[in-house]
Amino acid sequence: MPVAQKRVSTTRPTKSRRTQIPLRDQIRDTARDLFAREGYESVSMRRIGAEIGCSPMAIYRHYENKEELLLSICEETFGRMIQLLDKTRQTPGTRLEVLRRCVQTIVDFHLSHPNHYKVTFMTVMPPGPVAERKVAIGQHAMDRLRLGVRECAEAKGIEVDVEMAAQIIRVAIHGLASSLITTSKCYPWKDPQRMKEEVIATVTRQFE
Amino acid sequence: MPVAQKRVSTTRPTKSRRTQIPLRDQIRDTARDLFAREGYESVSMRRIGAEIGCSPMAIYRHYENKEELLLSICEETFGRMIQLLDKTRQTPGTRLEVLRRCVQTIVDFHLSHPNHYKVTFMTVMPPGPVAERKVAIGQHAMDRLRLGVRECAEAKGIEVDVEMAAQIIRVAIHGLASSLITTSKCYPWKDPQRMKEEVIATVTRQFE
DNA sequence: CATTCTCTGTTTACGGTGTAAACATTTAAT
DNA sequence: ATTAAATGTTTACACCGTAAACAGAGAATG
Repeated sequence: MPVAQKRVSTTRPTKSRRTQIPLRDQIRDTARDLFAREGYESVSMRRIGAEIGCSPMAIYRHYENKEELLLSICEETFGRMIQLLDKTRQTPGTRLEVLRRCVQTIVDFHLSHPNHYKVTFMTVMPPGPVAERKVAIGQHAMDRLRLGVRECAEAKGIEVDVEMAAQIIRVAIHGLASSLITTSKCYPWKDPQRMKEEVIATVTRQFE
Repeated sequence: MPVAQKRVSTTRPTKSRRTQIPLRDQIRDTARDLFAREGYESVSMRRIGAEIGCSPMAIYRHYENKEELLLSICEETFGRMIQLLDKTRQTPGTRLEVLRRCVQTIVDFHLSHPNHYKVTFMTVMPPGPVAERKVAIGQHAMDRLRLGVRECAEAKGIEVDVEMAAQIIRVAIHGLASSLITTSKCYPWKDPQRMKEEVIATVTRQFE
């Protein structure tokens, strides 16, 4: 991957691009919106280029190929999630309160960034090494969840299958997010906030 | 959709195709396996044709296009699920026992047909009318779940948000299935059977 | 200053894709 | 025997991801 991250030169931050934000970021943001709205495979590199106002091949100066562009979107999403988790884990309260707050934080992040969610978690990558790299990155977020679960179990002094409990929580988060995001337009949720609380309470009840 | 379901003629069941199963079914089965193994978008119509031993355009005599072929795979999966649900709902026992048995049945179906599951539930369709038709068909399966939930609530004489409870169960089923199917190769689940029971018990506990 | 080098963009070209259109053949109906 | 329908094939086209070659704009070096 010897490409695109050599911005170590001197002082030439902007140049006369149509905006001053770096083209690399503009590509990622535009691609995320298009992928979320029309689907990864339906969006061509030519279309992304046209949307931005550059030639299709310009994108390849910043991302090795279309799949790496998708991976980079996922990486950014996971990075933000991990950042939120690490911040939330430092808030005061019992271990159970913190764990629940973490879950709530992630669900809220997904709901307020549906495009990030759709592209990162509802787009299937073609099987291969790139898809495996995405899984590996996702494990870093799961590590935070496992840690929270382990702490809760220790605080209560009980033995639990940490991996299983963490998986159940992950599954609940995804179920909640995908349900609320994909059906928000066609099904009028009576009370999403209550549904959130209900699910979070359910999957963490064993630590009460 | 005026194509491919006019098999109302007289007695010509086989002809001299390489097998006697109808080409339409052979296409669907082959496509499902390829889609599951390599991803919907990565599999070309040419490849499906080559695998079967017919020309790519022969497929279009049975399915309007690639998307309709995918939809037909989903339809078959949903049809089987609904059939299983209707059969299970007629088994004896309390309403709660029956509901739990239904969930168990569906999870087991998914685990024993991972290719059906991957293609039907882990493949994102490009947004559009065909994708909406799939959602509509899925609702017929959800109807069975909603009915089971309503019966449990009535049997216990409590008020519940039927839609919410059904969604939670659906979400649990998908979380369970996708976790067990996608990680079955890289993560050695200590006890999938226990995890299943645990999750099913958790999401139906309110009806005890 | 001139020269060279590195970035970052463009244009062109190639093999693969979904599928419309036209044609061919095999089977059923008259 | 003749017609009509069903079911296949071949050809053709527009679009796709992207490799390769080229172009210019600063920065680095003399």
